[in-house]
Amino acid sequence: MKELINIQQKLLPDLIEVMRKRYSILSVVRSHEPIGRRSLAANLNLTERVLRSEVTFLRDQGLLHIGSSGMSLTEEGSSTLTKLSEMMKELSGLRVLESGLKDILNLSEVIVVPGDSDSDPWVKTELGKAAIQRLKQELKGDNVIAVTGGTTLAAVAEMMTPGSKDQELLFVPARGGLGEKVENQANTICAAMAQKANGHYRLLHLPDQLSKDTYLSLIQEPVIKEVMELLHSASIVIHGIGDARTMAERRNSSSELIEKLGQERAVAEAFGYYFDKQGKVVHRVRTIGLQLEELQNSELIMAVAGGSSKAQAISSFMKHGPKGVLVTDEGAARQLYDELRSDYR
Amino acid sequence: MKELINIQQKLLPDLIEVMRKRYSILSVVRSHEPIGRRSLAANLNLTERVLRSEVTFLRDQGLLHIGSSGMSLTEEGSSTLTKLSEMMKELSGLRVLESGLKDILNLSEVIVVPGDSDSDPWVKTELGKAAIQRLKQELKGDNVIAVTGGTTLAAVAEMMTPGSKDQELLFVPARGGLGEKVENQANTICAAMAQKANGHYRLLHLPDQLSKDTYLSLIQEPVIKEVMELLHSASIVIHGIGDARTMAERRNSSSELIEKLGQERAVAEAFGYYFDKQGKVVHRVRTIGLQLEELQNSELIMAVAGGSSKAQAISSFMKHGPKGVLVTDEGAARQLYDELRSDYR
DNA sequence: TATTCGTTGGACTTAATTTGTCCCGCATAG
DNA sequence: CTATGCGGGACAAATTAAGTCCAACGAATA
Repeated sequence: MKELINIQQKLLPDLIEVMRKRYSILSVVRSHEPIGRRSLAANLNLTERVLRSEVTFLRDQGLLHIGSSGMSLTEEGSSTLTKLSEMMKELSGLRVLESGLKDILNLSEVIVVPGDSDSDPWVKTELGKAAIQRLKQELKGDNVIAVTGGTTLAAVAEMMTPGSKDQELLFVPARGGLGEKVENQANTICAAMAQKANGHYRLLHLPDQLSKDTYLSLIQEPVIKEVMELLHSASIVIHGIGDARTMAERRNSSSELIEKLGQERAVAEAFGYYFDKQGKVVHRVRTIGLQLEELQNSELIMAVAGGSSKAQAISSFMKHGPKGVLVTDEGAARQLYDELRSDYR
Repeated sequence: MKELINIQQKLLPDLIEVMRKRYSILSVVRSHEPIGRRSLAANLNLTERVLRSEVTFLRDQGLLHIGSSGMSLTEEGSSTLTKLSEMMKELSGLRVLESGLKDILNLSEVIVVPGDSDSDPWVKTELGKAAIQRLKQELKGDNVIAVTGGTTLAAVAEMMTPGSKDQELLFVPARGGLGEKVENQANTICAAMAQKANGHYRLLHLPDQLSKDTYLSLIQEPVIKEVMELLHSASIVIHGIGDARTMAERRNSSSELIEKLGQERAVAEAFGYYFDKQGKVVHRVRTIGLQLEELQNSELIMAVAGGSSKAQAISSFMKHGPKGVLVTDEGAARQLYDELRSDYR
């Protein structure tokens, strides 16, 4: 099939381009329906007018329905999209990337979604969707799920959907306050995810910066203790991976810390830990919650991170990180693959 | 591969069209090389200018070489052509059928949808969709549309969608009661179609079997007369074509009639008329409405019928039927084509 | 119920692309 | 040699796509 497409591309060089565009429209519509023209256009980095033409076209093809409160996929559009997404995976070689990275990074599974969240913001929702989909495979009966913060995890929460009724989901923030903006805090995401999933949640209400003394007395508090115990019993952990500099800045870290991270050449961040290129921990934010070493107890550890700019961070974290599931996007995956393939061979 | 083609057809029919064009250019070049621009254009029914653009494109792609004595395929062009030919067969199979049948049956247009409604019932909805799509091309301003009954027409009605707001659609049943079940009656379908289209409709409420006297007095009735006038002003007629035996039975016809139809070797039915293999009318159900001869007044006469079992009926009706548009499916079309091709040559 | 918000779809302008037309110079065959 | 058919240049005309603005509509909300 790949060959067929290649040949087609000789006669129609922009075939894939157009296919991609229409694919992404359908796919964003699916995850946001009903959605209006303007927000859709913004989401896709298309001008409103060209989106409009495309949308009219797709409507004429009977793939999407366009009503007074926005657009949604038709039955046919939905099934087309499903088939198409497999095809896109196939023909952009994502399977190869997935299994290649799985071997190189020595993970139990790698999932790659098409696109690059750096250039196309909507890819993050795809990332979220894929993560949720994978997560749901794991859910059986009752589960405690630990989540971290970050914009990517926010996208994951966004895409969460209720599961079957006979399962109880309990969401817990993996670590206490790390200085993020409220919408990116583990607490917030935890609550959002629980709400979308029709599940329950516990929060860790903590001040951001702690002295050692308060820290020690705080972890004696029953409210905190209870959450900590839940946390240690979590069967599933979902976390993001950040770029060290970006994270430090986003958290309004002190200039000393930023300088320290620079000196130590920190490139990655996860769970409030900072890592250098070799995956060595160079700094840890002192806060309550799951510690890196405790991760191994979980049944499923899922890292979600995309965008080519995050390739290095992912690579760093995975050097010594837990051997779980990585959900990423094409942009990050290709970058990673290209960088690591040579070392690996 | 068929999958890929189907999806591409849905997602980018315009591009596929272009591909077909380029493919045909290459293939004509191959069989005539070296060939000049003008004769090539004539050969392909393209204007010289558009051919010229295409040719320049193909040269830039390195698929054909263009020398002072004409054009010829490059190595690559030749191999591309070969690889693509299989795909094209798949792709253009229906087009060949369409234009072939158009010529053989001497119609103004033939539309063939993939599948066979005999084996796959859902193909009927495709048939309906195609009919509607074609219909909409014709709609400009106000229209009176006459429709007949039958299961196929029911499927057409099912797929009807509202058009733009500034057009008024008025649906009228083409003929009075023919003895069908209510859901297949022209009246019902007419109303259903109008509803789905946000249009208006008039009905012909008539008893099924009429004596000549009541018939004559009925057509004097103002209510009836009004509808009849509308009917005669109808710019569009959409009708089905049935198998004679099936129709007769479905209408609970008297055993004498069934026997008569058998003796006369009736094979087709449309508008309440029965036709033999040569397309001669062998019986007409006496009821009010559009008569066969009056059809020619309409701007668009669209026959919708599919399923390989209907091939003979279609062929019969089209022998002397109006020269309009035929919407059918692959099953019926292939059957028809195979049967008629030999006679035609 | 009135109002606001976000939605589509129409209308118009402007830009870009495609197509039509004409013609020139060149190679080649007769 | 000339006549024919070739590609390609040039430019106007027509068509199509895109940018922009706004009216009408409907659903949610106060």
